[in-house]
Amino acid sequence: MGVTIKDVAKAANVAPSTVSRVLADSSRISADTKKRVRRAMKELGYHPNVNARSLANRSTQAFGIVMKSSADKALQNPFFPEVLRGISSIAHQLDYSLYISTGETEDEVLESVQRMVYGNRVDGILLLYSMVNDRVMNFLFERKFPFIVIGKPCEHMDSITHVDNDNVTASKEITNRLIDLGHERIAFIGGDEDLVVTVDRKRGYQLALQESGMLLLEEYSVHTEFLKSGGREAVHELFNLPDPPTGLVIVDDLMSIGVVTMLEELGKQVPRDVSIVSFNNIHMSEIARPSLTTVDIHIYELGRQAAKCLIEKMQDESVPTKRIIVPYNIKDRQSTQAREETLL
Amino acid sequence: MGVTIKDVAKAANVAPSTVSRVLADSSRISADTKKRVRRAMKELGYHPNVNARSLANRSTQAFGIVMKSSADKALQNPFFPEVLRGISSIAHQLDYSLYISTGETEDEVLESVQRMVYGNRVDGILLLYSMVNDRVMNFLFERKFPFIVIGKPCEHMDSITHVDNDNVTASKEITNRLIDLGHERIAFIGGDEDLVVTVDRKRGYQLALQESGMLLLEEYSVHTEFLKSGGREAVHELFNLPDPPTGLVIVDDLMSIGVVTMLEELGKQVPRDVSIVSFNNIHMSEIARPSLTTVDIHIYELGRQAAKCLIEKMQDESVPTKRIIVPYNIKDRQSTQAREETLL
DNA sequence: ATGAAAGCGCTAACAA
DNA sequence: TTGTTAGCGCTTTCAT
Repeated sequence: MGVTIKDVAKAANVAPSTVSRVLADSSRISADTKKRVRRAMKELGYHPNVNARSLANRSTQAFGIVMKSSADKALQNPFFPEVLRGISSIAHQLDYSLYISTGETEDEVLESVQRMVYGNRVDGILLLYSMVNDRVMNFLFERKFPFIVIGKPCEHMDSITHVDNDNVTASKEITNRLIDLGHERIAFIGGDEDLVVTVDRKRGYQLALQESGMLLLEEYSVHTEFLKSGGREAVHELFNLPDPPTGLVIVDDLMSIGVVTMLEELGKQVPRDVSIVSFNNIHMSEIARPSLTTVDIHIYELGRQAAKCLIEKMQDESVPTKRIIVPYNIKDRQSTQAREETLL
Repeated sequence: MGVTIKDVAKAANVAPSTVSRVLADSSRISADTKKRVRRAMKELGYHPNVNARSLANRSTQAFGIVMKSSADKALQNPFFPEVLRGISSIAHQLDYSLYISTGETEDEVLESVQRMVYGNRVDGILLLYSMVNDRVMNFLFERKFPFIVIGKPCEHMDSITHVDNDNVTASKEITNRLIDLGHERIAFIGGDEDLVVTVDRKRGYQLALQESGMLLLEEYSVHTEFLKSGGREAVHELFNLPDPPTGLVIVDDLMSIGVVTMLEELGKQVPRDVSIVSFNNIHMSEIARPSLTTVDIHIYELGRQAAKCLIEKMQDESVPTKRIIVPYNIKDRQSTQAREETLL
């Protein structure tokens, strides 16, 4: 079907190996021959066959992208497309291709990753999440397959290159926004407790409270995948406490938007009755009402950095383990207001 | 590095071709041999090399997924992850892998697609959008490369298999919701006019108005990629008209949420002052305030159907062109109310 | 600076 | 039912 290297060789009156060298832009081919060969390639409409090349090379120019199993609706979160944009900006520039994991359940995702690895489909893998005891990560780690984590690996942190934000500090800082505004009853709403990002953000929240001499109330920490049915009840419970919170630290903008709605059902307004801060600065958080005070974690940049690290690692296994912390910054918007005002 | 078919052959005391046949589960291998070979594969930890297989086979078990250039923020739209879920549910089940296009600009996306095609990386391609004069589509069409469109191709409709909703009818029906509620000044807010989906939905809107004997006002049709800066102005203009609309048909839930916010800036409430209907039924539309009356187009199903068609086509080029219409249904929620109430 | 030839791991005639 | 052999298209020594 296709034009092969041989056809080009014939047309340019050289050996196939020469054509191959021209392809690689080898320095030991005369400029003249290169020109001739290149012209032949153009004329015949030649395009190298990636599979053949991978086979001879044992290197695909591709890497795999693994997201959490799509069963949980986390995927609905714009985090994913945005990080993908970052990744592909680098991938495209360096002529790498992207493979993407499939699978609804954890098992299926693992299978899918194994196919990538064993089948030699990719030279490296990007993990778009980090959770405790993750089988995909363990698998990759044990096989010593090149991979990078976006987020903080909970094990072998020093031997797994990863790209992350300083979530603890960010969370502390944004919690302090609430404290500075005079809030004294501040609750935390997180998602899946197995996700390291949840753990870190909760930690920052706790640190902030402690440093201000505030108590950590057990019942002020709620974990719920709010997109599922349980979320609504959890929020209702929280606000049925004798001393309901006036400030909320929520791990994700999307969750915040949901919570705002739930609060309204309870007759509470944001920020009048409750102030909310959250994370990610998804586009929506600017558009929502009220617009959300949130931590911009620079998702796009997380993707770019991770892709860079991975490519580096794929090209040279011996590159040392890295830990890249992408800076965050806080967007002050309208979901927060001083507690004093509330009391007036 | 890896265990090859030869190693397995040696271990099982058969010829490599036998192993290959076992891999394909050929019917002309004795159950006994199969068992022996399979055991050897297990013991040695054998996994086939996909590249070698593709090369010998001229068939990768993969297909490419092309989205609009990520430059426009359309990607932030949950449509993408959701359709991807649908696609991968089928892909995984049938052991197909997914390749994903990269590129910020239209040029880059085309390049990326050409790499997929020419490089033999994929056996078929799924186009996740449809726009007029799309170079990617033209390229695929001219090369007679197997591909499926999600949406309605604007050219060669009868020779390109596609999966779509009946957007015209859906739009007509949802516009009628507004008309039935007594609204008489109904405007349309669409996105990129090059997208066929925008065109269809606008058409349905127009039909509904006409059939009710209402006038089509030029100034009642706004096209704006609201995520960009111009959106706000466009909406403001619309409501600064001498006779501002009381009903809005908006092509996308995400846009609706933005518009709700903008209206609020103008001192208008939804649905009290303005009723809104839109499309897609993204998860957010249930959570937003007000929750959105919208057309559920079954994004997940669009993905599944498209993936099925593509695989069918990849396996048998001669399968006839198809046109699959995924049914929609309308979710009545709180962004609409009767015009009469407004007048009280 | 270029060519010849072996081989990457697998499949698919063709034989047996 | 199984083995032999010749590629798939490219890269890469090793010669020249």
